[in-house]
Amino acid sequence: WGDRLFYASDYFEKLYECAETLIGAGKAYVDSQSADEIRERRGTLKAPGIDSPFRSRTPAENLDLFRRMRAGDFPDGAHVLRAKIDMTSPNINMRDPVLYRIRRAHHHRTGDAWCIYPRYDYAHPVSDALERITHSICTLEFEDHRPLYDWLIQNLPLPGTPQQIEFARLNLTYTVMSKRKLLPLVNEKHVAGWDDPRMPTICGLRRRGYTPEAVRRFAEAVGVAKRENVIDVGLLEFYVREDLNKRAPRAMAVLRPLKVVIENFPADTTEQMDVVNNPEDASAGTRRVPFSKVLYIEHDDFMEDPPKKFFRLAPGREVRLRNAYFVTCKEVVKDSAGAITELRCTYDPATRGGDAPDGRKVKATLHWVSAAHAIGAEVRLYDRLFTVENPGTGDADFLAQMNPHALDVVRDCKLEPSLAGAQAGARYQFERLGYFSVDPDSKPGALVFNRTVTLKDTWAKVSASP
RNA sequence: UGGGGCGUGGCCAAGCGGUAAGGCGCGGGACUUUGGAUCCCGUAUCCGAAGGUUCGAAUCCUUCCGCCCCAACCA
Repeated sequence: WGDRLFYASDYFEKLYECAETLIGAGKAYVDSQSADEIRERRGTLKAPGIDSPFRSRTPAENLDLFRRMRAGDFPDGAHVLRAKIDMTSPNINMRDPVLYRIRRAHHHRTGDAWCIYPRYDYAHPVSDALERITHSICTLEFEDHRPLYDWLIQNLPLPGTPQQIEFARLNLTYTVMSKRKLLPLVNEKHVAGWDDPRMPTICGLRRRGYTPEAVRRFAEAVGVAKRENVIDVGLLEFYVREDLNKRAPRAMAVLRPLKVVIENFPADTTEQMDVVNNPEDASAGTRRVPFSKVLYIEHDDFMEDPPKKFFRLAPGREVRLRNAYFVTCKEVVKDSAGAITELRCTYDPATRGGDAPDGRKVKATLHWVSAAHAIGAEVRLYDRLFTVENPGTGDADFLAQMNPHALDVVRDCKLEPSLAGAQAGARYQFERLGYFSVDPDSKPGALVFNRTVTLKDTWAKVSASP
């Protein structure tokens, strides 16, 4: 906070001094047992621990040993500094917890200045006190550590008396939030970095276009409590949409182009249509969009034989081209294979801007792009990475953990690796990288599935041919 | 089964002795130049369960049930 970053390593010297203070007061001692021996004598969840044979060393002896630990007189693991509390405590964290260990590791900020390093449980309360923190917020799994936190605060001459307060961490459905688990993705180059748009990190969200305001609103809505929770990722998406809807400028785009020729529109003319940039925000202004005889509309916006609830373009039907004119489909042109290649339509000049003077209505409004003015672009669609852990033993359990939402979002997507051979406990990564093109001259994309991939389709397919 | 926590609608979450806020989701309707958005209306006779105290309990007491965390020289 403030104007700088804070590091526990800023307090290494102070932390060391406090350790000597504890030793002097007979509240810490150097233990020379091996890690295995320490573990064995710590006892179990139900059985109390046993005192270390080195527990009764004198303060003078401990001080000498500890100073030599710092001086580098001993190899890694030879000794450890422990708080002298109570080996029979029902709280295992109070059974003489280790405070310092010898470890010749290069530190990213202090280099090789130290060969002994404090443990989290020791550095935490002391650092908080030194920074005059009043309330130290952490997650639920540290509740058991609070007695140790308080013990250190009480037994050390520190400038503050911070208080640790725990609350539940934020979990999102179908999303791995643990940085420890995300780390391999970065290290093994499965993603470009922590800020890869597919990462559930703040910097990753930022690259996906999530705004700070949206994330904050989401956090406020979620609240702070001690109850374990799994927030529906849909809630996050709601706040992102809510925010973006107010500020995002609109644009028309066509992913899978279908050529439309306006028969009664002059071939040598281009009209400039005035278009509002954001209907939710008048201050966003307007822009000019070229309209001409040959256009492209979304392939899915036309159906030769439309079902009952399909209101978009169909033979003989009139529809509105957004911000332009009403058009009516007069003819469907197909290639030798029977695939629709072009639509011949007529427009009503009186409906310029999108309203009919005679008051007639249309049931649909379509996006469109002037073929001669279309800008080619490659759109890379990302979706969050997610893994399935402990799928359980049955299909239902496995499916329940999947993100049907995520799979529904992207159509015509490449899904890999396949679910074949999915096993309990294993982790699977689904990459949905669809490459779509709005360039009329290129193919509509390198797509594996030319249809909506649904969860059930996928699973059924895998089950049928593992 | 030692210790520490938590149990309010599908997901979150207020409430902490006076008779169940709110958001997401979902259902229905209105409106609409994105089948978007927006706007209305609806969605827990009940607060893990069972007893008890009380005029009155989700809120207090008792017992029980369920879930999470802890035995790194990790954080």
